[in-house]
Amino acid sequence: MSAHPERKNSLDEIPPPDDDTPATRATEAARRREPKALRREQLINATIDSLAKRGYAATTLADVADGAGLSRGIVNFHFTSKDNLLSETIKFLQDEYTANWQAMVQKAAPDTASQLLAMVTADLDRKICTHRKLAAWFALITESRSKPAYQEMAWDRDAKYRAMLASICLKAKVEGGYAFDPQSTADAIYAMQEGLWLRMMLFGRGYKREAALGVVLDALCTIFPRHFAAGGTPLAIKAEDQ
Amino acid sequence: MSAHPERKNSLDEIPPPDDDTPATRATEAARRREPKALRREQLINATIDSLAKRGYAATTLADVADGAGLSRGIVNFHFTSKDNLLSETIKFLQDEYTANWQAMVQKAAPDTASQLLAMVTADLDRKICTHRKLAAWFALITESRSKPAYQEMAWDRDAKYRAMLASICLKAKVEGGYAFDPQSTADAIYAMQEGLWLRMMLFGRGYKREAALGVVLDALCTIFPRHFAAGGTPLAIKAEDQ
DNA sequence: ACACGTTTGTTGAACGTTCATTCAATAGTG
DNA sequence: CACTATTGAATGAACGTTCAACAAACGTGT
Repeated sequence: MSAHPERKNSLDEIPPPDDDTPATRATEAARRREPKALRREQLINATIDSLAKRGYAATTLADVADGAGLSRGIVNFHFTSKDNLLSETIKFLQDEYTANWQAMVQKAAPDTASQLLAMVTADLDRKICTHRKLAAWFALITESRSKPAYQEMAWDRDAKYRAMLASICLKAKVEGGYAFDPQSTADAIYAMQEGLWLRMMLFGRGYKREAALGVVLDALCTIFPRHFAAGGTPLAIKAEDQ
Repeated sequence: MSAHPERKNSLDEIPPPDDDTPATRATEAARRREPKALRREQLINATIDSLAKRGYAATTLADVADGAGLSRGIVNFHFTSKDNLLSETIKFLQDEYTANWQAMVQKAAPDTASQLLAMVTADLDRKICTHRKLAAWFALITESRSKPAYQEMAWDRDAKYRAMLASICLKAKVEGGYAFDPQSTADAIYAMQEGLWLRMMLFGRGYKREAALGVVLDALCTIFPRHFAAGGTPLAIKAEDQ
C-alpha cells in the first residue's frame, strides 16, 4: 500500500529481536513493533545523514523522513518539532562523544602518559570521528548563536574535557619537570584537536583520520618529551624520577 | 518618501568622499552617487552581520537589506542571487584574511622568531578576529559540503598559510636543532589556531582574544624553546649558533 | 479461542507562512 | 531624454505543522 521501497538507514542498525513470525519477517508488522526509542534513534541517524550530506540550511523534515524510509508527518509525532529534533540530535552526538572518551580513559593504564594518550586518541576514534558525524556536529554547533540550548550543551562538553585534560597536564608537569602552564597547555591541545576536526570535516577525502592522528602524536612528543618517545608514540612510563 | 530612517551598517564604514553639496549632506542624493563597489561592500557587511547575529539558516535577503537600510529587491540587483551574495561574502572574508597575514609577515623582522610570531598573531588580529567575522566565516564554511565553490576557496586559503608556516618551521628546526617534523608541527599550530577560533566563536563573551593569544604564545614557548623566552613572549633572536 | 473497543503508530493531504526572485514603476543623474 | 539605481508589490515554490483517516497491537470480557 505504501510507496516506501525499503528503509535504508546508515550503519549501526540493530536488527530487531526477531521474536515471533519466523517466516518471511513480515516487514510492516515487525517495524511497527519496534520500541519507540529505536524509532527515535533511527530518525536521529537520518538527521545526521541529512546534515552531513546537505548541510544545516537544506536539511528538511521531508528529507529526514525520506532518509528513514518513513512518511512526512512522522517527525512531528516523535519529536513534536524540527527544533526539538535538532536539539535531540546534538544531544545525542555530545553524549556519545563524552561517554566515549570517559570510557577510554577509564580503560587505559593509570600512568600519566597512557591517560593522556587515551584522551587524545579518543577524539580520533573510529566511532566518533566519522565524516558524517563531524559534519553534522559542526553544522549544529555553528548555529548555536541563535540557540542558547546548544551553547549550553557545548559549554558543558567543553568544560568536562578541558578540566580532565588540565589535571592530566598538571600531573605530567610535576612528573616531567616541564615549564609550561598546565591549563594553557590543555587548552592548546584541545584547540588543536578541534582544529583537526575542522580540517577533516572540510576536506573529507583530502585529510584522513590517520593524518590527524600523526599530527597529534607528534605534538605530544614535542610537548611532553619525557613521557613520549620520539619515533611513533610508544609511551615511556615515568616512575623513577620525582 | 521611503521608510528607511537611517542606514546603520556596522563599523568599518567608509565615509563617502563628501564631494559637493557641503550643506546638510543631502543623504538620498549622496547615497545614490556612491560607486557600485561601495554598495556591494555595504551589502556584504550587512550579510556578515546577519550571519553572525542570526546564523546561516535564518539569514534572509530581507534581513540583509534591512541591515543595510535598503529595500527588498536590492540584493538581486547587485548580486543577482542569494547564492552569489554568500559566495562573494566568503570570498571577501578569505581575501581579507590572507592579505592580512601576508602583510603582517612582510612587515615583520626577517628573523625566524619574528616571522613565526607575525603569522601566529595575524590570526588573532583585531581586524580579523572579530566575533561577527568569525561567526560568519564558520557559518559559511560549515555549509561548504553542498557548495564546491566554498570548499575550493577554503582549500586555497589553507594551502597558502600551511605552506608558509611549514617553511618557517623548517627554518626554525635548522636553527634550533629541534627534533620535530616541520610539516606536522605547522599543521599542529594551524589546527590549534582554528580550534581557538572555534572557541571564541562559540563562547563569545566567555573566551576573548587575549586568552587565545596567551595560549598561542605559551605553545610557541614550549615548541620552540630556543626561539621564544619563557615569560611573556619576547623573542630571543637566534644568530650565534648554527 | 474469538469478537470488539481502545490505544498507539503511521500516513499523506491540506494549510498557512516565509522566502527568493521577478518586474513594472519611479526617482535621481548626466 | 536616456540611463542607471532603487523601490515595493506580486508570484510561486518550499517548508513546518496540523489533522482526519487508517492500520496494527493490545486488553478485556465472553
